[in-house]
Amino acid sequence: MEYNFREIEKKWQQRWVDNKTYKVVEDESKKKFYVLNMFPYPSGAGLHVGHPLGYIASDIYARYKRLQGFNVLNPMGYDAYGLPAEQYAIQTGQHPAVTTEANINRYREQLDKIGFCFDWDREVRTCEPGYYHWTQWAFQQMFNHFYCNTCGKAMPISKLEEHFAQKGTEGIDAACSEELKFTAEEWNAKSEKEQQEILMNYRIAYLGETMVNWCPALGTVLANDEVVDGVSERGGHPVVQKKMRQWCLRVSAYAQRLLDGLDNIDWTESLKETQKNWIGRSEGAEVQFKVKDSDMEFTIFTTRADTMFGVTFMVLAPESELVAQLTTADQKEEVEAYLDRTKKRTERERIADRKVTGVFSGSYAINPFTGDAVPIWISDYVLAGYGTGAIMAVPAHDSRDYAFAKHFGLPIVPLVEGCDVSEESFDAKEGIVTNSPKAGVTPYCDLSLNGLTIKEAIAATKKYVKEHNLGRVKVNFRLRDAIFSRQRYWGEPFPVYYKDGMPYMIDSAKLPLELPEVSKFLPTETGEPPLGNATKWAWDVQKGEVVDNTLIDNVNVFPLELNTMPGFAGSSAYYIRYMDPHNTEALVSEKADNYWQNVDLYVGGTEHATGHLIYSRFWNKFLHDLGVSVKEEPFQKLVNQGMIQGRSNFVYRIKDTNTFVSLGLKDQYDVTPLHVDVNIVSNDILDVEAFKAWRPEYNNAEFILEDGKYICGWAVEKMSKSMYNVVNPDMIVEKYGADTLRMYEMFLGPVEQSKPWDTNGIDGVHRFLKKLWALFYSRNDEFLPVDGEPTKEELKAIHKLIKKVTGDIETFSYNTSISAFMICVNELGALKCHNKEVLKFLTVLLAPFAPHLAEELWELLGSTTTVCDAQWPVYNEDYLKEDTVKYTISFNGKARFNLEFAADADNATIEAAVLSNEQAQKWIEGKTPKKVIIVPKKIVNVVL
RNA sequence: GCUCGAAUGGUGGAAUCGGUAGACACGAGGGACUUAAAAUCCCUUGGCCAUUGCGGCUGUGCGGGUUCAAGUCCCGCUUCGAGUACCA
Repeated sequence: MEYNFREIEKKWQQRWVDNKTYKVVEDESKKKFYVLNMFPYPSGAGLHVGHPLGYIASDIYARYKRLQGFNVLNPMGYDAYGLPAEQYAIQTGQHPAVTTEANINRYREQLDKIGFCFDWDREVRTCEPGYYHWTQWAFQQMFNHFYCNTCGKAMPISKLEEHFAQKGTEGIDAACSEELKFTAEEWNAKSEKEQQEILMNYRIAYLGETMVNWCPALGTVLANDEVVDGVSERGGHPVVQKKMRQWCLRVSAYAQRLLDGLDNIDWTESLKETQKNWIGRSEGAEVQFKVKDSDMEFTIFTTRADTMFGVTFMVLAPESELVAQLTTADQKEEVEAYLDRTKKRTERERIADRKVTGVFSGSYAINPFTGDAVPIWISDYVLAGYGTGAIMAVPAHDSRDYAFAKHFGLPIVPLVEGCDVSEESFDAKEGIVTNSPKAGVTPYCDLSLNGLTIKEAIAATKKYVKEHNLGRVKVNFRLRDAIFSRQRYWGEPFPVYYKDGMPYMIDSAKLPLELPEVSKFLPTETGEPPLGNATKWAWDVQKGEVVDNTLIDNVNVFPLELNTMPGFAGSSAYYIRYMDPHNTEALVSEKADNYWQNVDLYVGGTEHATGHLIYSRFWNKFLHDLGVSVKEEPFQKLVNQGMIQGRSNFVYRIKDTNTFVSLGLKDQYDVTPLHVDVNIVSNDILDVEAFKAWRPEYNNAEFILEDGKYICGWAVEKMSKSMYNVVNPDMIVEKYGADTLRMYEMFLGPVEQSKPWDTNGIDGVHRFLKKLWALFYSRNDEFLPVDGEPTKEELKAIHKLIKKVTGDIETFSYNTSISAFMICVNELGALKCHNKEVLKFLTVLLAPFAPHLAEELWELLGSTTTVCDAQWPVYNEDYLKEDTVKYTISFNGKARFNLEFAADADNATIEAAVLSNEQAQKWIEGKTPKKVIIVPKKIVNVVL
């Protein structure tokens, strides 16, 4: 009987659905294991072969864990909000919900064909009210909490209000946008609106006036990680900086915890490194500078406190509030012209031509260490959003300051012994400090750093700054707060209404606040976001429901927020929702959360390193502070599957003809390479007839062949329609079956590695499954498995496999597991092994990789249960023991010949045998060996 | 620029603690079966030399080093990939 994968796969997929084989419930008697894939955005293009790579890898692990007796949660869902559906809606008028639904159905159909063990009863979709209820809820909680640095966690905002009413800001150490100081009396005297504005400064979800990445083409703001090279990640549209009032999440409050948490999770070092860089902790000092002839002063941040004596000018960011205050009348015109110019430059232009630009403000600052007056400049190389938006420039030891100083002819004072700053700055933090004044020379400062190393000098200066009240030691983070508003339609609506210009949360009992219908998906004529087109989008506080806009009276009925939440809102806590997806009372029940805890294995791409994986960790930490999530870190182990790149094929057309020449001969002609659809190429050999049929203009194409074949060229490129290199998994499943697809994707190479897709080796994997099938059925339909005791060789072959596969799955080395399978099946074939006991072991081992075939074989072996509920075999070392061991005999490290010894032979016996060996004499040549090194079971090296 | 990672046959890739390369698969070549094809099976397959012997030399991007022994460790480069980009 032939291996009929079509029938087998259809049969078992149906049975799994009918029997709800993969449904999972909390079971205290079993240990849990939570496997998770990054849920997909269901795009219109459907799945290509790259998508399932990670799903297959995690599916294998999930099935393996289940066979080991774990209660495995392996859910799947859809990140359903997103720009493409909305842009499609703008173009066609088709409601995004409709396209999204259609795309989801297509995805599901494709996924079902591959045979995953997902518990579809737990499916979530971020765009469903039952789901975004809890996204909105979490947002409200963030609004109602502030981050208390003293207790190191989020606390209810009401605690802060109480504190303000009693003691003002005294004793408060909280994460905030701006440091405030007031007394209890001052607080109590403020109006409600004023108090609300102050509280906004502390809330974790807050409305803030910030510089944002505004993308005019998309009509919305974008988060930092959504901007790549100064253009939008989606669509590649230009992005400009703009100040806007936006919802923000105070992610920065969690910066230290986000950094510390990395030590306790099992992620790759490179991913941790990426997050560390993104969080960007830097230790330094804030130092106050007085302005000459003024009582103003301002603060700068520096990590190089040791360079205080090399400050020759100061620089402000163009957006800094200090610019207006410090610009003198004389310079006003010039400064304004400069500000105007920089404002017009997009992010992209700034990156493209990094020219040194700047303007003198007219003011001078007094160096608190020397009393010297140094000019204050304005330049866009200083960023408003980092530190204080102002720096002290030390051109000798900072390359950016150096470039600026050279360009504007400002002085450069070196401070490190022996450094040469005539051509470039000396940025290294190594060396001995010089050039600082001798103690007591200036009336300002009795600090001398001469002779100290830079590290010592930094410490000494910081100490001095602190003791003399010139500033303070400060830790800065690069991580910014996340901008949480989007001017889009297709996203979660904010559960927020506005009263007297201040936002208020709608009653949480009334959630979810459902996304309203709109007449069109574009911004309104007045430039409001698309929700401005909704006619029923007002909140009646009395009734607790959405009412018509016409009823707005700002007494009981108020306008609702017109922004929606960004893409990462819905994906930040979905892993928690899977634990208890149908709960209408809470995000997750305490019981479910306590049982499932957090994700044990998370599989997904690296592209989310600085987006989703930061936001999720932040979100989870916040929920942890609230007592909702028991674990501080959401994803214990993370595996990054590599990207599957496209492997494009080329044909070579001789210029100005319709003749195509094969790869090997193309150099003899003047040719143009053209992309050809990879689906009509097999092992780089072009299907000539299919090519002719592919395009009308090729109908009468002619070919110059080599060895009767047309060989195509190839290149690795991104998998995309325009390169004609998209391979659809359905086609592979149709031709070879899901089990072959699964095994082949894993056989291609390590899961973490990016690799081009090519089907060149798929026949080998398919052949393996056929050989395996041949252990069960002969060619003339005889059923081969027999009862009885396995032989020693059979046991050895299968136990070798058990050992190898068990070890490999744990380390995700699926490709070598599959090699081991091939070896084992070859061995069993050679042994003519049809022993049922051996075949049962083989079937269970196969179950994670090729579940359909394994089920079929399991049934053939007479089992009535599903193979999913079998037990993972344990290998027995006794069967693997060898009687004799082959040693490689080397002389001075060069391998010469092999000798066999009894497995338990001792070193002295081996040494004596080697030295008296006839062949060995030839290499020893009468010399006396200095020593003999014996590596157990491997090598004997004789050193002469 | 900085940070991290990688480089092994014609191809994808193996090689756990340093243990004497190239597992497994593809492709290629040869052969068996067959009227023929498909399917299946067997042999060869890093390079060079020798092949009626055994075999020898060389070989993991390049140049050094440590070691009895280096794809693996150390130093210095080259190339490619990923992340990040004026973060003071």
